[in-house]
Amino acid sequence: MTAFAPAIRLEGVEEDVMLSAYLVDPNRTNYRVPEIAREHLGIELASEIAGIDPDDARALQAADFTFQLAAVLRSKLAGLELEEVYTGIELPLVEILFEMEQIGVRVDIAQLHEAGIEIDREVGRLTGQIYGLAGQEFNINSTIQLGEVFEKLNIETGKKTKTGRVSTSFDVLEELAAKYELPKKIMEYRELSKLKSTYVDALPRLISPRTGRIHTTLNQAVAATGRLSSTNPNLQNIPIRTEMGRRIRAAFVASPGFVMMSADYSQIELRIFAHITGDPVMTQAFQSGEDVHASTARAVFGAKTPEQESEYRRVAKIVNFAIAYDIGPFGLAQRTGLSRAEARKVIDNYYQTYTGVRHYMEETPNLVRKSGLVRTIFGRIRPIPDIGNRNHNLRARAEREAINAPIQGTAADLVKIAMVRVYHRLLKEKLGARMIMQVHDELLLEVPEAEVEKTSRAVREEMESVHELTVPLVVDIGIGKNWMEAKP
DNA sequence: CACTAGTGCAA
DNA sequence: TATTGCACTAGTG
Repeated sequence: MTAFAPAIRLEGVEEDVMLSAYLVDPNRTNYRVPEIAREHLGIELASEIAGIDPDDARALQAADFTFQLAAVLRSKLAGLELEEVYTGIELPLVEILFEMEQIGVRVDIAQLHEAGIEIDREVGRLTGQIYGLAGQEFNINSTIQLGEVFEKLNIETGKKTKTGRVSTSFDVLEELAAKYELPKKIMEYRELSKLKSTYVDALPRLISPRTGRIHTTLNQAVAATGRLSSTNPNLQNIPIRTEMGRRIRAAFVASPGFVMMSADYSQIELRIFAHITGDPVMTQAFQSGEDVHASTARAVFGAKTPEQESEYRRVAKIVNFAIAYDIGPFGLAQRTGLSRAEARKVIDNYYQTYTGVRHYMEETPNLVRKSGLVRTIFGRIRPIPDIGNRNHNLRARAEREAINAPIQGTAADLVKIAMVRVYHRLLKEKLGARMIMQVHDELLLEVPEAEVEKTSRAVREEMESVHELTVPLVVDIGIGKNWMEAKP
């Protein structure tokens, strides 16, 4: 037995310990053995303490502590009634995530390169225009230098960052763009340079020489709500909103003989919101297959004709989000262009229509004060330690977290369970499709061209029947030769 | 090289 | 004065 053998054996067990620690306290940020040992055993790895030779102690000690931790955490999981989440959701998912990472995603470098050349040309043109408007050359990427240029030209809103410097954020630039040319050009510059540095330049460097594909890391114990996260690269924030962004997404392509299939849950968080709050009006809207944003437009803005419905639908959609995040009249006004007084009336109207929602919003903080935590419908917990904080801002934030975590977390649970079910269904039906990404409410698969119909049916069935709620779950499926085309 | 600040991409 | 993430560049020490 060599010295590093315990460290190797540790890998599998460490996964269990890490996941247990995550479920017991999803708010923590570090799931390495030393930190977990300190937290749950009250002891430290000798190798983490200065003066002890780590080569000597680390592996054996880490293994020892890990086994001690397994017992401690098992009983903590039981005490918190988290065994079901652990064995029913997280553990079955481990091997599936591992396989997704191994398979990777195919990216067409040539398409990215082409987009990069166009971006360079446009950014060069914008740079010249910006220097001209500024009357000087400077580093456009520097918020400090850009702020100085704005001050010199008396282009300002007075808004400052938290450290007291001139803010050059999107909101500020947008406001200034109504009066000045320079901020408009900065916005165009930022959009393109962001896409270039974060995606067009970065993604090709991450293609594995061995597989020719991109292999992200899917983190199972990071997000406080139970969501997955993705790093190196983050494949959960691939652009889609702008024209150039869509071209980047289109560079994620299916392997030869395969097509991309994207299956996403329609309005999953709002449906869960209806289920959790038990609101009869929202529930009824979903049950009858209505467009819920449109029905909010009718209820809150009194939209009567189809024309009025579509006129107010955009704002109604923001209102639905605004309530679920509890952003208040100020936040709603800022995001809709309504006045604060109007926004307050809209929120009042909303609560008069959706009385079940109002009840949930009022009662959640009270319930949290009793237990110190909230749960998803599957029992996953999120501790809310700041619910009794004397600092108003921290307490208000804690209340929003308490309201939102069961919604976001239940969606995360449902998608995780769906992944396990889809995976086994594909095996059972001997389908050649492979799951390659998850983006919170969406599963991305590569599907053999000849099996699209069968796979589509299987995926939809598993996802829509993943768990019975008071409202139906609806899945939209799209097919294409790349990720952009596949978005339904 | 490690760290923070500011910004912006996604659901 | 919106939830959850990750990552880029600038700038500091």
